Amino acid sequence: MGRRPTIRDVARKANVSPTTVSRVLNGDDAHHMRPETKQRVLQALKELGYVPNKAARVLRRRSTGVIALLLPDISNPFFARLARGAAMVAFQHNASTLICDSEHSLDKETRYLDILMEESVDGLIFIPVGRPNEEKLRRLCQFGVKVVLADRRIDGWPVIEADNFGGAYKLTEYVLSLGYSRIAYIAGPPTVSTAKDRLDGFSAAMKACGKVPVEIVYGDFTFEAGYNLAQQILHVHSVDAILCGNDLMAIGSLYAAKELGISIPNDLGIAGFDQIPYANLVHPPLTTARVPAFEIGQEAASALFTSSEIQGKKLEVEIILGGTCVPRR
Amino acid sequence: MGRRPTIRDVARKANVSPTTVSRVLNGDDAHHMRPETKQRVLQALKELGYVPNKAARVLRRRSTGVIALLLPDISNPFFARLARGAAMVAFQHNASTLICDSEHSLDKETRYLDILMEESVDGLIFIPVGRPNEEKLRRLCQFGVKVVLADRRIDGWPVIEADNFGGAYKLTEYVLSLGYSRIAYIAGPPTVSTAKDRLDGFSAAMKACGKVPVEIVYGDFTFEAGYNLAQQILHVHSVDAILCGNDLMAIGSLYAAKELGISIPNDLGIAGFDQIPYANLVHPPLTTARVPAFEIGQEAASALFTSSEIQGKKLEVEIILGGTCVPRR
DNA sequence: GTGAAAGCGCTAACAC
DNA sequence: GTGTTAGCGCTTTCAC
Repeated sequence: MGRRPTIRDVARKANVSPTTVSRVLNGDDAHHMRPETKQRVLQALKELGYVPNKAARVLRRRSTGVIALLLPDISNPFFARLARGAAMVAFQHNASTLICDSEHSLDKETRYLDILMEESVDGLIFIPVGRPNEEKLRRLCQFGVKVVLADRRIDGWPVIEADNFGGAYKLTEYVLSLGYSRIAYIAGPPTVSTAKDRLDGFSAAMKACGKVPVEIVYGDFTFEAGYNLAQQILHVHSVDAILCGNDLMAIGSLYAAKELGISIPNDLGIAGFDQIPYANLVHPPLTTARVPAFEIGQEAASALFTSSEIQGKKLEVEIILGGTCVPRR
Repeated sequence: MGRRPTIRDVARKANVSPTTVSRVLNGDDAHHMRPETKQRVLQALKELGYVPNKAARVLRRRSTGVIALLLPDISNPFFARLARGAAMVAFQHNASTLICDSEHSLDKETRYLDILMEESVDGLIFIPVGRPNEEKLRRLCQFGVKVVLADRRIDGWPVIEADNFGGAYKLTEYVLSLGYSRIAYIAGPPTVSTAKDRLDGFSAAMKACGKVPVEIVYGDFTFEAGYNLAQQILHVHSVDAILCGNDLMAIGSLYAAKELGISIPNDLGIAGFDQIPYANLVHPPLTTARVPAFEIGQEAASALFTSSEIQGKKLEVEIILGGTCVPRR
């Protein structure tokens, strides 16, 4: 079992100093060196089958060329799209993307923050599960890891997010303009900024039209929550529309309504939020709002690679006119 | 932006030497040190919020605690199960598993071999796409990376695989025992040992019974290949059974036969290989052979963590009696 | 029981 | 244009 050739072995073979080899390796053209020297080095490199040692390089350079993306669930298509946007931009900057799936667990998330510190990642795009361990996050920052939140806001941290308030406001206005008026809202978890902003946008639009919601309930963004909560609402109240904090809950509501023999969109309007791929596979296609996941990922990664202070950003949300809300009568 | 605390900072704070801190960090109990000293170090560690620097540690220890699994397609459930088996064993040995997806591309595979060299992984479980770059593989070995192949054999390398020959032999025997006799075989790519072994097992069993295959054709392990090749066979020959190199092609054959109005299993017997999850969702459930993917992954990883020379292994294949082959008349 | 010192392989400041 | 030197943060002899 041989020893792996180092930069010094190459240097010896090519009759140059390790520095020169390093310069060839890194395309350090500032010192334009004699072409012949370069040739000798390249030759030695090839003959020895030299491969750089990452650990040594990282230790010395104090930069890994790796950014991390810490998120709650990579199997969620929304986060997966966000990840692809981030990875694309990272790649353009010759960086790798390390995807860490906290699996909706605050505990795993916190452990990952430590691991990322050990790994000395250069930057972090963070989609927190709930209220994160801000101390660890602050330490990361303090030691030179650039941090930007994505999709979900935490006070005091820069975030790239969608304009959830504005989107929900517009969507609510649209639904009201169709003639629906006795409206219930199924919101997401109040601890998640995304859910809160959408609810606030809804409430503001209702108020602006002089309407009062029939009821506001809270679910956990799952299909089941939407299904159960819609059932309850439909049993107790007489509503003509249910707006939901996301598509999964909207689809749950759709199924609940259908089971009760309620005709969509004539007897009941339904709207979601997110435009997940499944949204236009249900019947009728869901009225919803497109949240630009890919673009959020891109913007977040770009932020990590700018030298200036990171500042947050709100990306526009586009209303998608589906079939679950139509002009009344 | 502060400097990240090092082991020396901790040492200073605790009034000990870096060595002592390192010993605490690594639970180096051989030097049973004064409990009070240990306490002081632990205290300093906590107060400074020390986190070890991976790059420095790796450089010094010359071991990363990472094993790689280089495979053609992680979205293939067979490889995914194999990966979980490998990761489980790695975890038990305090190692991480780096999954590299060559996406059936020899080029990507070769580039990964370089990357794994740079990363200085401790071991490699390798499922080659076709005929791999053996030179790079040999270099990896030469520089201390343990290498074991899994599922697919390459001459001269240790491999953990299923007994594909034996499995195919038994399966063929079984089909013959049911009374089928005019049999065609749709084999996998001849370059892949798995496909070759299954074909050889089939041929040997046929010969032992004094039968000659009606036809042998080659596909690429996809549903479409099975579908198209079965169509051709059924148009040209009068066969009473089609055996396939894997389940996907068997399911393709099943669809082709159904389309031609052929009744399965009465007019035509069909058998696959692999027992993919989909195999008993088709109707009738597929007669096939279970290949122990998870166990292959476990065995391969275990091999990397034994100090002795790695030796190959053949794991038994179990015949699954489905409904696509039944006793004739 | 604890510490001093060397060195893993690389790059960057500086010298010539 | 090229080389010398120092040092990144850690572990591991070896000495006491």
